[in-house]
Amino acid sequence: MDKLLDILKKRHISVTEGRKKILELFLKSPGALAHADIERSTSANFDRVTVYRTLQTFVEKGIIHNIPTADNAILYALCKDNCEAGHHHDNHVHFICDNCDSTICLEKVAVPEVKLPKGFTKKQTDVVVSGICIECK
Amino acid sequence: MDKLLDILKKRHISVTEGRKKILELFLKSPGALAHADIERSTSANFDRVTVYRTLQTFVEKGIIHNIPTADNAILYALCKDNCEAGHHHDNHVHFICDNCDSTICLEKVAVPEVKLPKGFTKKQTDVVVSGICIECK
DNA sequence: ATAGTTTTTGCAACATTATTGCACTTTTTA
DNA sequence: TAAAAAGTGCAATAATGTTGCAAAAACTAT
Repeated sequence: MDKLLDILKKRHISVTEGRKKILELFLKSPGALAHADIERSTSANFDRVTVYRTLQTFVEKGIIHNIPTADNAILYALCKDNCEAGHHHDNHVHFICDNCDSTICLEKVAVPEVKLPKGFTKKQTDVVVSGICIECK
Repeated sequence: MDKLLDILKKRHISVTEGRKKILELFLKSPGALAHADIERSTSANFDRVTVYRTLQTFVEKGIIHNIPTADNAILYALCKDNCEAGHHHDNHVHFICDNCDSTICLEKVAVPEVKLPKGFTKKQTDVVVSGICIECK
């Protein structure tokens, strides 16, 4: 029934007001969120520290993942179902719009296979494409 | 003759001690550098502000480019010859070692082609792979 | 080479962002 | 429902990034 509870309980973490509100923000948001976005949000006005710790917990538990950005803002986005605690399989390309600055998860665009030189072990591949998004087109 | 002077003069920016030292650091370093790396470096102990401004100038003039990373460190790496002011063509994959934290430009590994959905315009593609590097193997 | 102009640097102050310890509150467990 | 465990807010502190301005260095043209 309640998607929020479901997500939190599945990870065996306590269900609190803060976590529900922040998680709700992610569920409602079409793209990625920065720490600052969450802090500014009227519906979730907690202590800065709580926001930091909540985001950290969510990342650890595989609920959200952070996205590399060219301009170095810290962005978080919901993980899809195949993420587990401490082991993210975020398998799509991220897009950053040079115009509106929003970051978009291109769920349909798979991360291409990258062949590393001998001696390197691959654990995760992040692909960030920048340009003009469909909204700003 | 002097590679440092050459790089700076080509961009029509003043040749100063600070710029020479920082540029030298990049030339000597096998991978990418974080702001903190430069500040810590004994050979280049300038004011923090100078380091910030120098890096900013270098990026603007196409001498270095910054690398997006999932863990959100700000990394800079030398541009290859085909970069121009305000227009970077950095065409290789970057590797970050989870163990020693160093960033390596995999010059030999080309960035794969990414097909975007309709409506999106691509300008740049950044690929960052993390794992264990050849040194820590 | 040198005087004048332009650019860069360092300092100080300030703003933003992130981290830690501890007491208190809420949630979970049994 | 009480005890235990986990989470939260506050305060203090650290780390990181920015701005204005005066002094210093680099460039330009004689």
